Amino acid sequence: MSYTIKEVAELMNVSTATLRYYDDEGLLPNIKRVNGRRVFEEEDFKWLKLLSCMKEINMPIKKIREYVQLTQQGDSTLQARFEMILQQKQIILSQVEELNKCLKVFEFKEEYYKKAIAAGSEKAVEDMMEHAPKLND
Amino acid sequence: MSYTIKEVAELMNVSTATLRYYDDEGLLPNIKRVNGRRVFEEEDFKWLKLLSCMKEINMPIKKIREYVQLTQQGDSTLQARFEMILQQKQIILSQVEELNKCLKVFEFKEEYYKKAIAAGSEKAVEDMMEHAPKLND
DNA sequence: ACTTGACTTAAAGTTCACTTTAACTTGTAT
DNA sequence: ATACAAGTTAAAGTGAACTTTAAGTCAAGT
Repeated sequence: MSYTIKEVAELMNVSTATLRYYDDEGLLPNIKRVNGRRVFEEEDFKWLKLLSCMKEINMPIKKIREYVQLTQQGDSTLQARFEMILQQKQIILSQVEELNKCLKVFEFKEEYYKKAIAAGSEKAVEDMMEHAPKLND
Repeated sequence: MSYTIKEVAELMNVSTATLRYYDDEGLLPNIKRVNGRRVFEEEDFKWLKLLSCMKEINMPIKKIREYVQLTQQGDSTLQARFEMILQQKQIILSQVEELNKCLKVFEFKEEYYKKAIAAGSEKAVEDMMEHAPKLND
């Protein structure tokens, strides 16, 4: 099966302009053309899905392109790609850790506001703030 | 104890320009001034820490300012603030979920490259790709 | 033949979150 | 007294990641 840019845009929840932009930026290697129009195939979805995952973790376009270019250079870049993957894995792990810290802060605030709303005033629960989770550890 | 903008910048790992920018944008309510210079106190660190947490989860400045403004309007905005907190909590939870999906993808890639490097070629492990984690569920 | 809708490119525009610059003031040290 | 380090503002500049615009191509339907 093959897909138009519009179909891919709908499937991947991005605009057609964004897909062209990604292609122009070299994030989508070897997109087929028929009469100048892009034609996407199953193989391209593998890239699109990896791409959306890389975007999810805020990997900059420049770095994604680096990775894509390495894949285009064959087995000689296997080690370099492996190291990029390891590095990104560490980044994800520390992102999750940071998010969990923030989650605790928001959960604390949630409880704080529950009590303040029940009491009708913030003053009434201000002493609770002393037990706030530390943000700097 | 009170702190200069430079000291705060060092403690919070941001530039002094960024702190002034945050202040100008209304993200730091009621910063004291002495001879026109900003003077930070313990109370301000509470805001700075909440702010760095809000930045961590990519909360836009506009939304952070909304929250800060609500806090300045007293108890009548308790419910509104509570709802903002709940909403942000959900955003964090879905971010963690997305990150964990991405982590799986990168862990799969890690194994893939380990095998490819051991085999000396990608071709040798290409069939493994068939068992790649689905990105769209 | 002609309109329509989806595609194309190159280039300019937008938004966000800062960052830098320039001109100026102030407090401390020599 | 003077230099200098650190603060101030307003405004312009930056970089990333798109988005929009303008001008054009192309295949299908009436």
